[in-house]
Amino acid sequence: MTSEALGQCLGTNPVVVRRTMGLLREAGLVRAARGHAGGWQIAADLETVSLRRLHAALGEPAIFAIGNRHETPDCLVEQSVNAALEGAFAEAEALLLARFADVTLADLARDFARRHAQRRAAQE
Amino acid sequence: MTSEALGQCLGTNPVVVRRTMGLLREAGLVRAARGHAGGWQIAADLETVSLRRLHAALGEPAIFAIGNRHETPDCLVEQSVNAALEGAFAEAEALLLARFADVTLADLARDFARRHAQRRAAQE
DNA sequence: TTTCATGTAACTATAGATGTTACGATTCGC
DNA sequence: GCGAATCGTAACATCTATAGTTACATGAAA
Repeated sequence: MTSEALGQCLGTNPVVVRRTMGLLREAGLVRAARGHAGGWQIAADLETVSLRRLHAALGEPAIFAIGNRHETPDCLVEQSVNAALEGAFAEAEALLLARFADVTLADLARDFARRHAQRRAAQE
Repeated sequence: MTSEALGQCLGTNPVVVRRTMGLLREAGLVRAARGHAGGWQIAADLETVSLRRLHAALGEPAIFAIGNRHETPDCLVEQSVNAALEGAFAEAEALLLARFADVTLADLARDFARRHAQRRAAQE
């Protein structure tokens, strides 16, 4: 599939697609072929690639929208708040990443197939 | 304490302080006095006000930086991804909010007092 | 009545994400 | 080989949300 086609599916620009897919390529999850009839191909086993691995491949983007302003503030009040929250954030992050690790691309593919069949049936 | 003074502590503008403190005022957690010798006062029992309550008072700002792009997408792939992630996010959010509920302002005050005493001792 | 506060609307600035343009490098079909 | 198609990437532009600022009305106390 070309970046152009993916961009249309995602409602975005081919270059934006290449930027993100490039990270997946570096992680060995997809292959890109240049030139005529080129484009993107999955290069990994759907059963073994989890969402956790995708998150890692994409550079472990920040999970939380809220959090410490500074890691090691001088302000003692800020230190107390940080200390109180750090454990909670760490626990929640660990839980989320564990759930990500549970879901493989194959799981998504199966769920998609189910939905696809359902939609077809509903259209008849 | 005036918005001016709080702004200096927080490294920000008095108006920004008023904006946020205004939400806490609406929730009954602080009082504001206008005019000469006015400013902000805590209006709640430190032992019973939790970080969870603060989060609620501030309008339950989004916890996660990543998440669904659309709630109910037409795209079946997006639907599958959403379905796979929703549970995980819900669990992590519940855990985090539960931890928030465990921490009271009094807890923070005690931790602050401990740090304050320590710093004083270290300076002698 | 003057001074010092908050309350709030309107505007501006900033940073990060996203989108766009441009062009070089590569591959395939002819 | 030549030309069309495609990725790779740098540079630039645009958008958006947050934060910051200015301005002024309102209220309280000396």
